[in-house]
Amino acid sequence: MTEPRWLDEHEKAAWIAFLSATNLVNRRLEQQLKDDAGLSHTQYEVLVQLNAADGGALRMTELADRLVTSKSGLTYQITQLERAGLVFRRSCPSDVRGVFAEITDQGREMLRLAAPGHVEAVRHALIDVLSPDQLAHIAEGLGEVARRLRS
Amino acid sequence: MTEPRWLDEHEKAAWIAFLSATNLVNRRLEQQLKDDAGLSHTQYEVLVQLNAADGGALRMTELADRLVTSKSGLTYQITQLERAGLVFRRSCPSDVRGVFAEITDQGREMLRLAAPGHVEAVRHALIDVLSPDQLAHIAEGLGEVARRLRS
DNA sequence: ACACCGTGTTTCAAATTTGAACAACAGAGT
DNA sequence: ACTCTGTTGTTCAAATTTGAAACACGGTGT
Repeated sequence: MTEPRWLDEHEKAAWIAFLSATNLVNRRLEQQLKDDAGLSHTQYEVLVQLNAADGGALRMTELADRLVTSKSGLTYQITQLERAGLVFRRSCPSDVRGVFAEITDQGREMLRLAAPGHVEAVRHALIDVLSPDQLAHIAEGLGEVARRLRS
Repeated sequence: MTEPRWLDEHEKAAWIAFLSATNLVNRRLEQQLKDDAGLSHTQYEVLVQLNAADGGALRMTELADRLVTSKSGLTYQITQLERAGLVFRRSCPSDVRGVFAEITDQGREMLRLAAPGHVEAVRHALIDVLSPDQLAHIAEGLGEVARRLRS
């Protein structure tokens, strides 16, 4: 068993910063959305994705992939959003197994109301903290990280 | 009500990369630790913190702050780790209310066994994907993000 | 000594998340 | 048509997470 390649000082600093920042940012945004709009971050992202999607609808699996969540977790959240009238299920014409989640007018309205506060929170927690240069580096680096992990 | 400062193209790209990468990395590491060591990421981080701490022990609140988790959540996880024999509780001499979580020899051994695979996974998911330059930018940027959110 | 406010931890119920098992179907190859 | 293999979405039980409330105590000011 060969000695593992431990993280050097710089790598460890980057890893700790990554861990802390991601946890703190997520926690902050979760709280902001819950307080201001009564939505979880996952639910908010569902609405964002559906709102931006063609026809305001996406297949369950496609949506789960985009949100990086489990399929069963999405089933639960869509049920919650359906109860709240922000989303509804519609079966897929071309595939009997398939289910579309589609955003309702009320869902779009909820997004309109929640978005400004959320964007402000994202700015305050992350975007406005970084210089344009730092932001570009992070976009490129983390973009590559995400790309590779989707294989 | 003034128009919110929406994210421009670059900012949005950075935000999406951040969201995707953090979710994917967390999910990957969670899975690796569970498969290889039977630990959740939170549990692993508890062991890391205690192992590095002076005397192998930390107060509950201090530990919760470092892990960026709720105090009740930590109570639960420490109980789990205690059952597994990796950690034990010890009351604080100077403050009757206080509780120390202390790592056991078995806990240190578990860490020794789990660390190599975990480091390898961290490298594969994040560190080795980035150039030293990108890593430095991310460490600095996200370090600042974390620092600000701890206030 | 005493009242008061703040801190440290746990308990509790409710919400969420997960993977495995399941049921129903699609699609390719024969 | 038919068998196989892989997908799709849901259900289920178990594990985890959360905030609010409860509890017990510390520390300060009077």
